Amino acid sequence: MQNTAPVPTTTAVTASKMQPFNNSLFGSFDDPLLNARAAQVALADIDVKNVPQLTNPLMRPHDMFSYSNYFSGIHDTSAATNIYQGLPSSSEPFDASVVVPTSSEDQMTPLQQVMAMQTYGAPPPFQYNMSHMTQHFTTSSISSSSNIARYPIAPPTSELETDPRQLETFAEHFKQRRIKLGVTQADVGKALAHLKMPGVGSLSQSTICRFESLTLSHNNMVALKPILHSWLEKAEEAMKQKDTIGDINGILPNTDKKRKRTSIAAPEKRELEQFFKQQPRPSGERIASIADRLDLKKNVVRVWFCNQRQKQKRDFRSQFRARSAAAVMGPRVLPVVVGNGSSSLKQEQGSYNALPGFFD
DNA sequence: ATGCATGAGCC
DNA sequence: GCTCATGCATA
Repeated sequence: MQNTAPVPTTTAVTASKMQPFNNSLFGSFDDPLLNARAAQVALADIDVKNVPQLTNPLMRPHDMFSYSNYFSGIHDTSAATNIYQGLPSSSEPFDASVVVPTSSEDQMTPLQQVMAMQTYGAPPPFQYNMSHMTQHFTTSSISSSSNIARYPIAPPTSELETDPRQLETFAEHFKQRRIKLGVTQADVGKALAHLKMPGVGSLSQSTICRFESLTLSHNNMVALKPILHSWLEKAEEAMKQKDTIGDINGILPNTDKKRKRTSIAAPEKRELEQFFKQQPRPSGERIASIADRLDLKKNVVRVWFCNQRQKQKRDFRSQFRARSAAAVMGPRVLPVVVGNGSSSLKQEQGSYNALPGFFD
């Protein structure tokens, strides 16, 4: 009943995901390296299963390998922090002169080029959604045995590149260096498109963040590592030049255009809570009147209600899980979700299914 | 940093 | 219906 039409907050998603993707990029990937990579990554998959400590009891061998789960149970610092062994030559030779798609690239220092990847407003010519690439890639070049080989790049040259510890070490190193370079996760994501590695487009801040925090699947880590490694090399090289030249004005990311964040004062918040009790899903008009009354922007009020509803759902779900955990053998009772039964219901189910074996 | 969503491919 | 990679929007 409460679950009526979900608030359409992400209308932009569709448009973005529908971006056509440049097929020509894949024209030349009939090369055996790709198949080699697929095979090798598949091996990595197997290796993962032999990893000694899968500490998360929810995880089954065939489940997605999670670095956070894996490493949370292993603190073999000697192995993990030891050395950041120069990454195998996984990154392709790269021509810095093509990094930036502008006519002025010739006059730019490498750092400028790298930073320009992030700051130039023009949308990168090869930016597209990776999932589109996935389809094309897996359905055309490589045996579609799995979702594995996502990127048409050189295969890992050794198991070093698929070793969880190596990947962890790289991720840590990557993050440290990125921060030293003064580049944000979002910047890196955008810059990737300008590397013009075949099949490599931009990535979101989320993905860079997840890479650094090891919250991607193993396969995803393996696939992304050489790409990020390649970017890092460029950036480091550029930074050296910068030190020599000493000209960083306007090159480093612009840090002074910060967006202001709304903060709702306590009295207004209290009123909002009251309104929420009365009607958790106020109409647009109602929101407008509340906004007017509290002297807040309508959108601010709308968002607050969205978050409040979300919060409630979260709380309920965690309680539900806790109860079920205490009665594992009991009958499995799913929460009854009444409403239009559309996306919100599907989402509920998906959430529970995301806990494999939890109720078994 | 993360909750929720999307969409293709797979079974 | 599920997995998986990924992104948006927000905390």
